[in-house]
Amino acid sequence: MVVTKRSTTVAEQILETLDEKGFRSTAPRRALAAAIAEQEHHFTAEGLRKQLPPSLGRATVYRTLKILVDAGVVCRVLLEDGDLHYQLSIQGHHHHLLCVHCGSSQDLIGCDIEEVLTATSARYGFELSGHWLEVYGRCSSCIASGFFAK
Amino acid sequence: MVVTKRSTTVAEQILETLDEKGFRSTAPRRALAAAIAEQEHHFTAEGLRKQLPPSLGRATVYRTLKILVDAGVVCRVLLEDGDLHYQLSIQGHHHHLLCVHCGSSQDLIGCDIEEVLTATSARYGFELSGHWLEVYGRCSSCIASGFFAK
DNA sequence: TCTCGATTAGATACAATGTATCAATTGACA
DNA sequence: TGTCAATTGATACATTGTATCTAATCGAGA
Repeated sequence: MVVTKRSTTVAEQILETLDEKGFRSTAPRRALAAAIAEQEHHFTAEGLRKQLPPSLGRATVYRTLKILVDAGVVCRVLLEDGDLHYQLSIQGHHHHLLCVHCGSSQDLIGCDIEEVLTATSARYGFELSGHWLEVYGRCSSCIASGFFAK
Repeated sequence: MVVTKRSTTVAEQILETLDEKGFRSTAPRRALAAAIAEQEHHFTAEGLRKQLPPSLGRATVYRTLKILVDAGVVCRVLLEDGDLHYQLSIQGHHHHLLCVHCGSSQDLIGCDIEEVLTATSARYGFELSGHWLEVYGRCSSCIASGFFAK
């Protein structure tokens, strides 16, 4: 195991990214960064807001989330029913393995569907520029604890 | 080319499916089925409504769309920006090739990503039960007409 | 084809999620 | 520490959808 010297917390990383993009570090943004860093699962704007002091305005939550999504710090997750939630996303392009039972989400890095898609798209005369993929199922913990889907 | 005897229109097929599911054939539903059959691209509930007489209530449009989605006649499409649109969907599970230029959508049938996903998920101890995939890019017509992305 | 009850429609209110506007405040740099 | 653009919170508004309720309508059977 490689021990890195970096001791920055996730919340600090979020603020650092904002700083790099030219956004100020403000009290509301620090509170939001800390709250987001604490989320275990994907979350909604309103859910996040409920975990923050009511003095933090609704618009600020939505505004900041938008900035964070644009900055790539947070990504959106599409739930099976079409609901869009948010989730911390330190890496770049990746997909999610969403557990339909416990709601947890694992990042699927190094997905090898890109080549398959490129080839398939080409058969349709289609030139691929991007894709959105969400995978639903049961995570290892839920399998272990004996939950069976449907 | 095989010439089938079936002369039912798409609109009739929609109504037939509704009938099979125990829903009545009513004037508003016939109007909606005809309108949906005419859509060239994916559409929104409000967009559809604008193409129908104003006497057809807003709630009816949303209610009927919901029924049609549940019945599998219409599916939802996730646009690259996170917007959810609707689209005619006669087949079962399939994906969409969405052209980011002209907005057209082709169905990707016989997608072979299922095995790749199953294998990849398994590496994470994850048991796959479903997935949602949208593919974005340029369709053949837009390539031919010389539009270059970004 | 008339009747009758369940289904459906339209109107309306409400809910959820997000954006626009604007005056007041705040942070970062000179 | 003062200045001023960036940011905030309040508020109104926009969009998309659902819930409720009464009136209209469908279609099965008399």
